[in-house]
Amino acid sequence: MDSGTSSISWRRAPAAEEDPPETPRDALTATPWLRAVPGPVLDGLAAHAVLHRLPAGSIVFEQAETPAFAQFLIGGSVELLAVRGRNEAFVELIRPFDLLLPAAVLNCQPYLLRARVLSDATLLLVQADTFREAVTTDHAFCLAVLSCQAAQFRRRVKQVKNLGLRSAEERVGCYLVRLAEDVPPGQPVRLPMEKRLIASELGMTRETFSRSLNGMARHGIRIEGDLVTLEHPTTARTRFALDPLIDGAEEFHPLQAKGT
Amino acid sequence: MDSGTSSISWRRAPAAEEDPPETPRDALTATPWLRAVPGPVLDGLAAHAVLHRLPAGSIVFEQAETPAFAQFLIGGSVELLAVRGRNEAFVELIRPFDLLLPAAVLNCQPYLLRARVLSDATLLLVQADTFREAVTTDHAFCLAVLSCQAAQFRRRVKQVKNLGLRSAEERVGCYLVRLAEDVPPGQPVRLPMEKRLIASELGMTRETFSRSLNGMARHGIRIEGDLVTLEHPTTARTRFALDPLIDGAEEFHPLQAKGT
DNA sequence: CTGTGGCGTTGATTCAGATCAATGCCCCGA
DNA sequence: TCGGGGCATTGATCTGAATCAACGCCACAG
Repeated sequence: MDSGTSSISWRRAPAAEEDPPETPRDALTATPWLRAVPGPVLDGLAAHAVLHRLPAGSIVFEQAETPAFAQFLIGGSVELLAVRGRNEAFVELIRPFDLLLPAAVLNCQPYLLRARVLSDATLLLVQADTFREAVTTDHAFCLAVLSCQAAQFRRRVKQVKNLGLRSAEERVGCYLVRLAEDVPPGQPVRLPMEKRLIASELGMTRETFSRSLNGMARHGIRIEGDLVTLEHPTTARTRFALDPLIDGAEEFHPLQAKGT
Repeated sequence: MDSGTSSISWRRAPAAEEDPPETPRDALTATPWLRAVPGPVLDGLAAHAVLHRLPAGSIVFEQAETPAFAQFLIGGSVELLAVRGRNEAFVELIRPFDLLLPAAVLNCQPYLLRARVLSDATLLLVQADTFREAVTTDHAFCLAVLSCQAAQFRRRVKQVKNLGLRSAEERVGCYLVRLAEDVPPGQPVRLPMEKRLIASELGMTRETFSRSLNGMARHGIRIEGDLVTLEHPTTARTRFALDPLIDGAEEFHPLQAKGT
């Protein structure tokens, strides 16, 4: 390819530094889906919680461990991996603000997956007992967790549909079309992560992803390094039609507690 | 094969008839994970609910529909399918007592999957509003739904691990070993469903399933029609080692509400 | 500067599992 | 009694994507 000519232009910008560190209480306040939870309850959680910063590559917890904490992801990102013996299979990417496998914590059951930090992460660790206590004690908090869990479930289903119903090339195409959805046509977008990570998220190997990217030219999408341009938007959007039931973002839909 | 010689012996027994029909209130009482929910709350739900019997093959709801009811599966079984255009991909098998995609109902969002009755089903339909009202009103009910949702989530993760980490043959082997877990060695077990359904559940085609069954002889498992015998239990259990993090049943772990 | 190691690309090869096709069996309804 | 339709089996073939391998590029440590 002509990678030599433009090799400088597409270096990735360093990840923007986010808000400075915080106290446990601040972390809870910052979490959107806890907005309806009364302050005192959050205080109670914060009292038995610590903020944890972990560098990329750290293991947050291991498959088969019994949860000691409920973990709120406040910053950075974490990947969940299915492990058997020596090989790992990517399952899901978690971003703020979300809980890491709340189901295991709620049920006092072992984690089914390994969690590893992808980009330097800020986690809020709440004592598992405290967390369960809060869920059983405060209705508003219980509802919040339920919403969070429901959103996670729907995200998983969407992922399954994406993998099971589309070919590798289609997944790549739809991913790119979606990425470029909101930019004016002709304007380039930068891939938001390293390619190997996008490949994982799309359920394929680096190599297959790379090859698919090459093929995109044939469908009106130009790739230069990590810059993506929809050259023929109509062609691209027709060939790779987005389906809201697969590609739609999963919003929180808060349920308001009503007094007994 | 020798299918001719024993063609009579392995006819499937007709499905055992379960308890007779019920009232909506009875259906709720029969649901184990609602045990901790106060009677009056269940009465309230039952007041806006109907029991529905659907024959095999019926569509319970369609992908993209907005839920009008929360659906409790009381009897029979329902399969969830991802649909794109003309082709369907099996996603999950639901058995009693469980909710059909509660996440969609809770969030007032469209179903992501199609639901179709597999074996004649008894469903309890609760008005979606009533259901959400109960969740936001009663803490115990909210907890019950949360447990249910959490269990479903973990079941999905296990399924993903099974599909992503094991080959088709291993999935079949583990399925059979698990099936024969509790019977004395040498004694045959009957497959609990039609083979095509087991194949779906294991994420493969009928043909691949059939071929894998043949191969099982090589690992100490004899197949005759729909009878399965562990001829060399040690061989079989070694070759197809069960992993509790994949093959373990997902139990409910009820959380008890504590007064505010 | 120089080595080392991760990422990305490209090419060749392999392979598990799907697909296509034909046949036999059984059930059920007319 | 016959015929149609679903399920299961078996064989032949195809193919999407993984795997294996080699190379260039860049960042970073010494």
